[in-house]
Amino acid sequence: MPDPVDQLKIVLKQHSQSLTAARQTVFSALQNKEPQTMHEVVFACQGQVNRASIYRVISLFERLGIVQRLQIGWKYKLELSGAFHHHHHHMTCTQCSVTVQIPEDTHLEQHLRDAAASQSFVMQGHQLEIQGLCARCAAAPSMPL
Amino acid sequence: MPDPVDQLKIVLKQHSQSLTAARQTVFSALQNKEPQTMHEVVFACQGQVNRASIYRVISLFERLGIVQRLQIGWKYKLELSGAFHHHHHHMTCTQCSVTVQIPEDTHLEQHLRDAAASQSFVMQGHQLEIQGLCARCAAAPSMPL
DNA sequence: GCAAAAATTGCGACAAATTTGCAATAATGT
DNA sequence: ACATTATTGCAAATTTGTCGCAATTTTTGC
Repeated sequence: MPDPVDQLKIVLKQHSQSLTAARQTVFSALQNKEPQTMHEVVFACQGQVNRASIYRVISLFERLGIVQRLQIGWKYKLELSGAFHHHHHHMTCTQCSVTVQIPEDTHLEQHLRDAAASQSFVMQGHQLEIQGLCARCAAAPSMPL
Repeated sequence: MPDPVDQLKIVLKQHSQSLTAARQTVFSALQNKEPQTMHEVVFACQGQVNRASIYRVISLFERLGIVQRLQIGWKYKLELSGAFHHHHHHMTCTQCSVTVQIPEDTHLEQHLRDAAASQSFVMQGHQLEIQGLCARCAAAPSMPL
């Protein structure tokens, strides 16, 4: 059972990048958590990593496929990508912003991979969000705001 | 053949909202166009609607399911959602950022609607982005950064 | 190990994007 | 048309994201 930090180190090494303290801190902040806003990540790294550096680290991680940026509701959020964290899809209520996970679906995955291949793309990852109304809001008579 | 603006009016009325000049202008700016950045929408409404109001209108439209926010590559873009504009999905190359459309797929649509229903959600829209490598970049020897 | 070279980080200043308070306008119901 | 309520414009405040550069840390070649 591989230590995630070792995995991170390997991926970085593959791209001639080193595992620095800042990178490890940001990585830890993202580990085993629900997707977080940039603000939350900054907060989690408070006092340990400077804001500008966090942006730089996240940007690097994105280019290396270590983190993914997800549009969830109104703001984007960040999460570790497939190799580090089993990612799932989300459904967001357009009214109250409540978010639930969509059950995993291997058919869908294969389906998307085929669609990508039909355009000569090699799929690395994907992002799916369903927008709609949760049961509560669908039942509510009108819109409060 | 319904006038899209009439449709807009109906949706607004359903939520006890009125069709104001600002809302119609923003709606028109989004009609029959590729997804646009907020900046592009602001530009299109220049002199007609104040920037702060555009944000407020877009926010309302999102809550009403009239527009959707799409993450395309690094930035988000806005487009009218399903009822107003037949939307398609995108695939973005993580290396060179080239974007292509994914062929429409009715199966997928129904599939997602079912998934939403399984969590007692009423689907209003969805967003799918596939990240990967285009043929050109997949063939390229290494990553510059 | 150690010193030089290269890459990364912190910091403060910027620039861009988004939100908010409030007075002025426009829309709605009677 | 009038009073009431919602929407808009404007300017200021906040929040987000970037940049240049000096200080540190990491890597490389002895």
